[in-house]
Amino acid sequence: MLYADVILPLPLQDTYTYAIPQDMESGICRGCRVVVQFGAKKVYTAIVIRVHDQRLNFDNIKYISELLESTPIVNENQLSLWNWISSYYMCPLGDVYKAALPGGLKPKDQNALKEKNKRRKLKLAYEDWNAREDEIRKNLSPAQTKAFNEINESFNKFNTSLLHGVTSSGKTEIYINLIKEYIAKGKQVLYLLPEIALTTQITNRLESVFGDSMCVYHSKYTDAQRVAVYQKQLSDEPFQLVLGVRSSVFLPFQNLGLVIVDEEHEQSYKQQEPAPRYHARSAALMLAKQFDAKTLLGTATPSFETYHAARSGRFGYIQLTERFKGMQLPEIQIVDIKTLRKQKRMLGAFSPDLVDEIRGALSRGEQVILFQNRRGFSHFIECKQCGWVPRCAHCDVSLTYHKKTNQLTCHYCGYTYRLPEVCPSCEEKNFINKGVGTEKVEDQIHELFPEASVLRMDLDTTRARDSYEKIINEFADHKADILIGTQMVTKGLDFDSVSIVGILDADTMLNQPDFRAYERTFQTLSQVAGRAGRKNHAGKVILQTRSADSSLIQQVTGNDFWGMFYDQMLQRKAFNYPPFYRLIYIYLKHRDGVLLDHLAVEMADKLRAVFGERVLGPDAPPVSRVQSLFIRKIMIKVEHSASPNKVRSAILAVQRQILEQPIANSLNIYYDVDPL
DNA sequence: AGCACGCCGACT
DNA sequence: GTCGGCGTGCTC
Repeated sequence: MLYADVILPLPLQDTYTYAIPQDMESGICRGCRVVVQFGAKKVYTAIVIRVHDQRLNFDNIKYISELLESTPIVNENQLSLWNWISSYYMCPLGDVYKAALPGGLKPKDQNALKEKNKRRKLKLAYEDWNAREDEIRKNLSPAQTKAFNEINESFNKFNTSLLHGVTSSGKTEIYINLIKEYIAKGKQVLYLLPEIALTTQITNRLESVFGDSMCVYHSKYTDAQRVAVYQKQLSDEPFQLVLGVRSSVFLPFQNLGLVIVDEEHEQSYKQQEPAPRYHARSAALMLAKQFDAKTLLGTATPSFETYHAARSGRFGYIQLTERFKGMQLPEIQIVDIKTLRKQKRMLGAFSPDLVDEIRGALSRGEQVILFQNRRGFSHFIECKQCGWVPRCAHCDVSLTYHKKTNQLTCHYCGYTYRLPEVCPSCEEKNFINKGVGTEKVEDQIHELFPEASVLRMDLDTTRARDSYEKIINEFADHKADILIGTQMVTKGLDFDSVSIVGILDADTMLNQPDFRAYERTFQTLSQVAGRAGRKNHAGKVILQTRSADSSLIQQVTGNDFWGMFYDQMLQRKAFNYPPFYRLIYIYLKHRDGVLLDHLAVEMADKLRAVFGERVLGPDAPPVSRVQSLFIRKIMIKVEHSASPNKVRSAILAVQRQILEQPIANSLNIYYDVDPL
């Protein structure tokens, strides 16, 4: 009798063993999918990871119900990446499986497979892109050509290189040339982009060059489309170029030669919720290593991890300081709103200078982008009488007021509440708005410039499927004069006639209680500023802040990445933060807050017995209760030199001691390794 | 993650 | 007396 150990798409620690019916024995193999019954009535598609003849000392072994294919759908490289993610990021293999396969391959529903050859319409054929080759090489500027050559040279010495190029330096053109080179060598290329930057702008550009030798892998695509891509990559003629988001590191590759991680500093490469909480940049490096492929990390504002690796000689480093085709870096004007507020010269969120610049741009028929890193109308409301602030009943967080719907929304769980008529605490009915959101900015713009047409882009206006693209296209076609938005407006978009960018309030970012606040603020401000400027015209950025004299604001103005990096690295070193130390967050959840406190303290104490002063906490995180579960967080800082395997098993040993106590039975423990 | 099993409150 | 709440433990 043969048995199969399988991974189920559930957060279970172990694999489960099923008996293989006689007629499946010849077809079954590691990496293939089977249908199994689990528990009384549940049926799942599972992945076989071992076939053997060792009977368990367990009576009720079930038979596999169905064999879905007899050649592996997950290859050895993929399985070893799954294992690496499961162990490095300390999460069950079942969670990795869930993230790795497109939905259509997970349920036992087989209809998805029938759609496998539904091909997307494609723009150009092979002949066309060959004809275009010369034209494209000609289009590289001397600076781009130099960078291109330096990348190739660096790959002789390094497996991974950083392309550090200012905004609008034309990194994409360099990537295109590099991709052509690898495809010509018969190698596959994976081009990763953060979710939000994967727009039709970039897709069309690449499709016009690579035609039907490329595909796009994106969460907005239907399951059937993603299954089709997955199947095609398994076939004899896979796509040579995959343009995709984070999860495309899980696709099957056959002869990967190059991985490009564009906008490598982007936070959205790290999956937050649910598990696996993996970083696609790290996963990409592991993937490349399996194929002996090269990785190029590209950005205008490198993450500290990457920049540190490049400077210390672990990664190659290529710099590109010239903007493309006569584009000049924008002039950044700092406006001190602290003084202006004292003098009562602010018009809502707008300084007189910003109002003047907007008026000027509008009169010249140019466009304006306004950046406010907070959505909704006001951050929170407060009772003027007693100071009562409405909070979410499920999550310990203040509610944001949305004017359009006249509702209070929890930005954590999405729960909405009606605005109370009177303050439940003192029965007054005088609420005041605190903090400015994009919605309020929009209101104020309508008052200041009633004739201007305005688009707003934030989580609230882009919830519908194609709304993000729609807003971008409308703005690109100059159907609106002003674009107001959060982070979203900063991501790799190029608009030709934007001459003014207004940053309404740099301080909220700067004052975030987070050791990465300065790094992030620099990144965001530089990226926003990079949206300003048109061909042959330098754009202008109005940066409103209350901390006009802070060193970071000066560094943003002077585009002084190195200065910012140096300052911050002193801090990071002094307080044992990344990139000098690795962070691991341990989260504990329980519905009983008192018991949770007790268990969290106990776990931290046991960890301290092993890791000493490297353990901090437990603390109640800023949002210490979500959906009626209390949360505690323990932080561990470990030296980079410490073996991740040893660290992990020491932590798991402590976890086992905690969980084997009967009182801890409904305690939930999970990890965030290398948190952002 | 489900789902069944099991032990305490307000209903016909 | 019973229906049903969700806390607890198990699934090869």
